[in-house]
Amino acid sequence: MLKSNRFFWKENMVHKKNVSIEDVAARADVSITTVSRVINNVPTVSKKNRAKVEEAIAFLKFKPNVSAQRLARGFNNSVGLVMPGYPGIFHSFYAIEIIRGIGHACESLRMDMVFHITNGFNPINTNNVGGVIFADVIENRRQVEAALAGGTPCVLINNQDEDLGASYIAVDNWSGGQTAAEYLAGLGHKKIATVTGNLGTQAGAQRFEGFQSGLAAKKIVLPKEYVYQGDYSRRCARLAIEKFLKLKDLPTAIFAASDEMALEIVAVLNERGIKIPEQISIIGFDDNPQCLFGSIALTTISQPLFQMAEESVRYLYDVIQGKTKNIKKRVLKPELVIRESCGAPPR
Amino acid sequence: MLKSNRFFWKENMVHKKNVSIEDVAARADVSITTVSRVINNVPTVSKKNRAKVEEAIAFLKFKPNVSAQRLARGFNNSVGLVMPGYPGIFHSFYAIEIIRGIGHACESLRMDMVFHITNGFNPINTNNVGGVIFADVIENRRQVEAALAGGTPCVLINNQDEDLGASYIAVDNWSGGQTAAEYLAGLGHKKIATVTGNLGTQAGAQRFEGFQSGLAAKKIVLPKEYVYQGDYSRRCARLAIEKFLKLKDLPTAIFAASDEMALEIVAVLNERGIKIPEQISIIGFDDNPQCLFGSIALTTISQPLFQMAEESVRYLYDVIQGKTKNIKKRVLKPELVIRESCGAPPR
DNA sequence: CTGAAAGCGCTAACAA
DNA sequence: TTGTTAGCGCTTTCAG
Repeated sequence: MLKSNRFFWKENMVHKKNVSIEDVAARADVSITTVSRVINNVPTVSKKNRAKVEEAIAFLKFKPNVSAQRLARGFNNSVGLVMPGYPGIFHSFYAIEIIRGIGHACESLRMDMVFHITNGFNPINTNNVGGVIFADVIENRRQVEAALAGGTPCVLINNQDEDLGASYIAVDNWSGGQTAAEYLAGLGHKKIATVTGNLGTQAGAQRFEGFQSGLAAKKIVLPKEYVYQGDYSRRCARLAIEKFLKLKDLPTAIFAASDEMALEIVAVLNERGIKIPEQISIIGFDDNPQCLFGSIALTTISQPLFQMAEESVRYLYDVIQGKTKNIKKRVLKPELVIRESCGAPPR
Repeated sequence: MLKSNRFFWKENMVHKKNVSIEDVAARADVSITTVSRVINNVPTVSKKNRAKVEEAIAFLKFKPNVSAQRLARGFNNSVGLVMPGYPGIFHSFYAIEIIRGIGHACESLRMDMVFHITNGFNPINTNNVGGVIFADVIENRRQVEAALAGGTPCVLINNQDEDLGASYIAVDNWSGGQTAAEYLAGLGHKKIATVTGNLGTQAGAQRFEGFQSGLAAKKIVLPKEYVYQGDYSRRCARLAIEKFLKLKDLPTAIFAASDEMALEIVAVLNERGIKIPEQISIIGFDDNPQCLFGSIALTTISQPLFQMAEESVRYLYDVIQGKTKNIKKRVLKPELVIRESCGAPPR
């Protein structure tokens, strides 16, 4: 598309005829320093001058040039969010909650969020942000390394990576999977199937491992045909349940690694007239609000994505301010949310 | 949260010890101008010097300071995306496709996307972007006015506003609603119900109006109880269909103003064992890929959200470059996509 | 409490 | 083909 990175357009370039701090100073009849002071809420400005400046700002509709501020200040109060760009990611509760959480935190901290959708190959320019948040690290470790090498603080969400030297905020996915298994086992189930998340993601793999471990602890075997390797999509969930339903020995409970998949399974079961939880119990993962509004309220494992995202921003804010230099490693516990979709096994 | 806008942190501030263009120049033993030239792909640099500079850049892991570039260039090659922040918006196909489209275009044009989630009240600083895209304008006309007043080009998606003086790229929602009505009528339906989108959005209102008009043209009456005022959410759709199902005179077809709502209706009908399209026909709006993977492939009205978003970015790119000063007004036609969920009415 | 002046890192005349 | 130099708009010493 783009032949070259060069900007040729000089001649007819549109310089926004922005009013500058100088215009404000002129109108208020003070120095630009004073204007700068009121912009930045420095207390040592006389009431009178402050009023004059404020009038001028309002009159001229002056807005400070952010690039100039960043250059002069020597730091950049914006955070980058990099999201893997594979199909479907944005239709996941995961991605959305992270976007929302970051957006919310940025708004309250007056930071900007610059949003990168990445295929993992193109290097991203981290020199226009004060820090970057990786929604997940899949095929893009190099991007993290590059950012870190450039001195840009990074936080990884839901990826406890000890090698990169980046901060992370994760949920204990392993424990979540284990909890699901133990809950189902505690209800009396012996025949428990699972549709996993994308096992290429750390979260997906850990949920599955925790689940296996939970079953093992209860001496429950997990036959191969009870495992469907999914990718968090509704489509996979449909294929999975269709496969399970063809088995001679039907599972009595299913653990889906995301609520969206669980919801799709519920839908298929509804279509077939199979009763939940009387005939089959379902447990999901995420605590997607959608769980509450379907034909049955879904039992699930709650993970505080929104808060994780917010916390990432706050951490970066502190680092950018120099309030901390620590690398943050935080692992939150997921919680079992019991609703209506699980019960004792039939008979 | 934040007591003041002032940055106090000077003492312990973290200046990224970024290597600058000067360091590169020193190592390559050329002037900073030459370095700037290779950064910007200016052809007039000798092979030899170019190589030296490239080596230095690689060695020092130099990345240009974007704020400095923007300040010096006098323009800012980034676009703002402002999204209404009401609950649920991000779980809509609409929002997601727009985000994806803008992200995609930004990547190929090497622009940044700065993402604003807005409640409509806080003014947004448009002085750190070259242009801004409003995903929709609901309660935030003032933000558009402010941006425009500051000389920032704006494009509104799916909101044909002639007063603001902003550019827009919209789909002809009216015609989409009309098409749905005519298609259903053409199939022989006389009892057609609808669950509308949020009528506070222009798109929602226009779809509904077009739908009414389409019915009227076919001399079909639309009784009040056949209209459920929704908001694009699955939840509303469920309430709507439950209400319709209680009517003594059941509709034989339903137009849902979004596929997500249509899909939820399908789910409820499945739960109740009602056959689609034999007993009830359903048509949606959006052409959400999810339409293809449910229990039945959904007939729908396709709107090219992704392309609209991309085109918005390209337009802004041209404006920022000074290639155009025109205000762009583009209205695209939606398309009927016939799949399996509509048929002739029973009997 | 105020202002003059020195940059921040880069681009782009203009000269050479 | 190259380098010198003057800004871009703002923040922040440092003197008053």
